[in-house]
Amino acid sequence: MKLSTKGRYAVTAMFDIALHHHEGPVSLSDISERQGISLSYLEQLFARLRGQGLVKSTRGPGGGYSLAMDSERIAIADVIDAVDENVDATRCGGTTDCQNHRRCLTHGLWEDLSDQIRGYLSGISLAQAVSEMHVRQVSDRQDHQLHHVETV
Amino acid sequence: MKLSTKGRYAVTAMFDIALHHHEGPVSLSDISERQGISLSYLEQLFARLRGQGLVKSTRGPGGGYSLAMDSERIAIADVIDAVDENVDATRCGGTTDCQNHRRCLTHGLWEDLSDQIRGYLSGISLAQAVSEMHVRQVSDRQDHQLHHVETV
DNA sequence: CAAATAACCTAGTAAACTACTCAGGTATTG
DNA sequence: CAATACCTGAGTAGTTTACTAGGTTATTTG
Repeated sequence: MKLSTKGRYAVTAMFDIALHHHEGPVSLSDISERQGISLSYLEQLFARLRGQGLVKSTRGPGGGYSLAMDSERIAIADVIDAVDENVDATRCGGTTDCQNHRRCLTHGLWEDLSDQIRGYLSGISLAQAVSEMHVRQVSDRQDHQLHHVETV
Repeated sequence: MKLSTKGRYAVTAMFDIALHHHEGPVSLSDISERQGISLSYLEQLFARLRGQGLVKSTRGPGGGYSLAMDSERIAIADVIDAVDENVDATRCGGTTDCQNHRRCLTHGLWEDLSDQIRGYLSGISLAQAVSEMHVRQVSDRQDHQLHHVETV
């Protein structure tokens, strides 16, 4: 599991689709405008997201991308894994005979770490993340209103 | 929090020191040979680790690096943070007015995520990781012996 | 004291990755 | 048929990664 900005772009885009899902397919140009990500970069990311079966596409006018399954069934980990090719952080190519004819030092440690983080991100669905954001937005708005009242 | 191979190199090196701590300071050339990491790259990494006060150096023959504090008090997160400059994954420079005059979509989500992972890695000390590895090695050896008996 | 050791420092570099532009396709709708 | 929007590939500036090369400085040992 690799954590970088690239994965964040993908999550942001999937987030955007989840938010506008009810209006039908979401075009990449809409996402590009709303999220400030270049269209071509989005196209690259969505080629992978589609390849992993996370989104499905509809061509032609009014077309765009929609979630391939319910947003409850898409985990943040799936999205990140789809766009970030795994870096082989172990550098052993899957073998256990990687360093001086023995398991390299951090092989197990790093695997455990990766597993743990993937586990955490697998437990969070797009749906959960979206609803969490709504809660945050409401409390932000309330904070803002409160502040407004105080200053008046 | 960024997760990449660079942080893994740093953790591996710190691991090596923790394992050879009792023999006095550990030289970078020893780590280089044992872990298969280039000497100069280690020098770059240790400049940062020293700057963060995680290791202390002794010059001259028989010198090297030793842990600046007890291995129980050094968290994996500290090591990774020392070498991986934070990527500002939010791309907002700390402001909350990052995208179209509102908090960008995944700002909060990504912060939560980062916090959670940092929290996990802060809870694992070098000492814990080392002892975990020892357990793993013993069970590996037992597996190997068992296999040997079976095949004989 | 001299030589060996090892930290410390600076510069450069091939390869990979990031985020992007450009320039075309192809499928679908009105 | 024309507009839309997916799809594909090439190219690219900037950054990061992991490394090589070539020093200097501090310390120990013969």
